[in-house]
This record gives sequence, C-alpha cells and structure tokens, in this order.
Amino acid sequence: MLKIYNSIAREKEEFHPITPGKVRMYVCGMTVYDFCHLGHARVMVVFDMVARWLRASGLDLTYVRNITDIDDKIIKRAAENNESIGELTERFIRAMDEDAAALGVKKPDLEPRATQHIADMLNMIAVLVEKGLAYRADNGDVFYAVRGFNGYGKLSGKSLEDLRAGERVEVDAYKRDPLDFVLWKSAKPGEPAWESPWGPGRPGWHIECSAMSDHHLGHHFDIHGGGQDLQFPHHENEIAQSEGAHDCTYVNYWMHNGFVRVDEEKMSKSLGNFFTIREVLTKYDPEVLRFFILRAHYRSPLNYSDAHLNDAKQALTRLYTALRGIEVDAATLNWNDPQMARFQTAMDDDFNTPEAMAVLFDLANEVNRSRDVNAAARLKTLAGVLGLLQRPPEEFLQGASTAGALAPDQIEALIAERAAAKATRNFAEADRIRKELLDNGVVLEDTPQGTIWRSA
RNA sequence: GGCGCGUUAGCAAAGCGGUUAUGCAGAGGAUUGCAAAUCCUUCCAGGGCGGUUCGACUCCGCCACGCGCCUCCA
Repeated sequence: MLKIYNSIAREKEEFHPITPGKVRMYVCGMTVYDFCHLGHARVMVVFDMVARWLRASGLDLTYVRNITDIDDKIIKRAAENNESIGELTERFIRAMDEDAAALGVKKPDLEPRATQHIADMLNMIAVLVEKGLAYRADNGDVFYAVRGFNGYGKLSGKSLEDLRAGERVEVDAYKRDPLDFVLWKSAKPGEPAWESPWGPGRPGWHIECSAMSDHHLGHHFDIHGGGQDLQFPHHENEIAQSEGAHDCTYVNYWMHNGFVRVDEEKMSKSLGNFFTIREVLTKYDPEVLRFFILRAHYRSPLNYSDAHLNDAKQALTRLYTALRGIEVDAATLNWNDPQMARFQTAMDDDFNTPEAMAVLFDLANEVNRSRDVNAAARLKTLAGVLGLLQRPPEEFLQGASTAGALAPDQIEALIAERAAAKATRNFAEADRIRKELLDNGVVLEDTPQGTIWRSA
C-alpha cells in the first residue's frame, strides 16, 4: 500500500485515488524565461520518478506539468533581449525539453501553457467575482479577496493574523486587504494584453494553475506537486481560487520536494548561487545527475557540490560495472521476488528512493558474485523503474568526461600494443602504455577475455 | 516576531525500540606479472541534557546549533 507524505496533513497517508485505478497528477512546471537550474532538475526528476512508480504500481496515470509562458519576468527579459515574448519562451521551452530528455525525464501526458488557457482563467475569475471572492480595484487589477475564503492558510499552516504580523511587502494601496493577491493585471502601455471584462490585461501568477488543472483534470484531483517554495503563497492561493470557485476539495495529496542547496544554502535566483542543468552536464553524465537527485529522499535538502557528484558517479559506475558483459533481457516486475518486494516496500513508503537504491547495490553484489543473468535482469529492471541503468554499460563506462581526447580506435590501438608487449613479457613497456592511457583518462582492466577499458 | 523542518560514522544517505543499511573513502586478505575490476573480512555512528522502557540512534520533553517559509523562486 502506497503511502504519501501529504503536505496539507503534515503526515504520511495511505494513497487512495479518487477513481480506483486511476490517478490524476498536476505538477507546477517552469516559468520559461531562462535556462533550467538544478532546482528545476530536481522537480522534473522527482515527479518523473513518482509518475514511473505510480505506473509501475499498475495505476493509470494522467500527468500534467504546466508551462508558464506569460509573466512579469518574461516580459522584462524579452524587452531586455529585444525579442518577442513568443521567441523567448519558445527558445527556453526547447532548452527545457533538451534538459529534461537528457535527464531521462519522460514527457508528461500534457504540458499546457498559460497563454493557451486565458479563456479558462477569465471564466474562473468571473466566477470568483460573481461569488464576491474577487473584485476589480481602482487601478484596473482584479484581486482575490482572501478574507472571503475561510480556509485560507490551511496548506501552509499560516493564519491570516500570522501573515499580517510577518508582513514584509509594501502594501499595495489598491488592495482591500494587504494579503489579497492579483488574479488579473491591467495592461500598461506596450505590454502584451488580452481582452477581458475588466479591461485589457494579463493573468496574475497563481490563476493559471487553477485554470489549467481544472481544464485537464477537473475540479478535484489526486496529487498536486511542486517545489517546497511553492507551498506558500502559490499553492495556498491555488486552493483559495479553485475551492473558492468550485466549492469542493481541490486536491487530495499535496507533495513538495526539498530544495537544492549550495554550501548549505538554498539555490535560488535571488541569491544568484544557482547552476543551470546544462552547465552541470558539461562536466557530468546526465545519468549521474539523475542518480544524485534520486539518491536522496525527495523531501530532504540536497546539497550540490562537485565532490558529491563525483561520489554519485563512482556509485553509478559500480552498478553499470556489474552489468557489463552480461546480455540482459528485461525481467518482469514480480513483487513476490524478495528483492523486488523490498524495493516495492521502499518505494511505497513515500517514494523512499535511497532505500530502493540500496536494493540495487545488493543486487549488484549478487550479480558480481554469481554473474547470473536473472539477477542482472532483476537489477536492470528495478533500476529501470527509477529511470536508471538502461543504457549499454559500455556507453556509460566509456562515455565522455575523459580528461584526454583519445578516440576509441586510438585506445584500442594502444591496448593492442600493450598486449604485444605483454606477450613478450615486456612489462615495463606494457605499464608505460597503461600509464599513458591513464593520463588520458582511460582505465584498463585485464580480464580472462582480454583487456577492456573505461573512462576514469 | 509567527510557522515548520533538520542534526546518523571521514563524506553522502536510509530503515529500525533489542539483530550487517547502502554507496564513496580507509585497513587487511583473495585474485593479478603489477594494476584495475571483483570477492571476503574489517575500522569509523547517531548534537546536548533529562524522561518512558528490561532495553532508545529509533518514542516524549527541554536546550543548543543549522536550514526553510512568511517577498519573485522548483
């Protein structure tokens, strides 16, 4: 039985889909005005893992991850770059797709874009206005009236009074209450705008997710995910909008993944301490990054450093090494198998990937001892559930990231030379060649079947 | 100030009220021409102070330290 830590309940709960056998999941995706950083990588990989596990568990999943392609930062960046908003967002959506693909993140079933759902947003805002939960201020903006929704704060555990006490934001004079938030922003000259009953403008930050999730998944669905920093205010405001408009529970299970940190500090745009995915991928195999992310529990902080990535690389190398030289057919998932059962138990416990990975290493040990094809198949199949270990081992082990620039045929030539030297027991020469290769980032291994190599 | 989370061996990171986590690194052995890889053995834990218990890293309380949200943020 799958248990999920539900942010709104602040405890693990048994997972029961609204419709038996079917799961509807919505995850807050990217605002596309820049390259994705490691924080984005974590959201994508974590919820890709969640999606894979739900499906491996036999559930019929509909996974929606939105793209926010209109917002203040996008407008600002496009102006700075002297390009249209469409050009900017298309560019970064393409980059995001590349990054996601590199990390082994499968495409969600649906990736709705905010600009495709303006009508849905306007409809929802209209409902909120009719119900007295929203109002048009004198400056033309439409605000959500937080005081009118009595569940406000239930996700983040904040009361309106607490929030007021901690007020650090300049109070917008047009708001009735400082905590009211914008649903619709009236257009300023030169800004992109859509027509609306309240005048030309564009959507506020939170309404797009309420509108898009409703459009694709309905008023009430199973899982809503995102980074921890979205819990407040973004998700809190989504609840206010959706439940305010529909008068029913919005989401049953809220999932929030932990932050990526650098030097024990949150990686964020405002701190400027972020690394983009593509930056990291110039130094590390993307699967190493995926492995690194899944090696920690999704709710824990994840500290980024080269030392930790190198450590992850070593660990993943061990797994691939175990599979090297074994022809593996895919095994079927059989939860009666002891190791698979242990893996399942771990994953069912709020997606405990570190524990699930421990099973992988135990299996690797078994494969190394027995060289058993079935054990190898179980290893590869279970790893596949996490989106790992699916490439030919040589591709990973001999992959790029070598310091030197020797082509494979050059390496093979040197290995042949060394073999010749060894044949005449000229070990000095053999060792010299081996050292030369090592200096070029190539490690040799002599086996009964001959010499093989891998990248250092 | 309000709310919340964390503190595990050299590093990373889990489960568990009493029995080896796991990976990397270290030590010894097997193997190897020597290595590498692999296998075997092994060292190194649970912030501090109390409490509950026959027994606590694991439950409870307090304290210390760290982190996060309350502002755009995955």
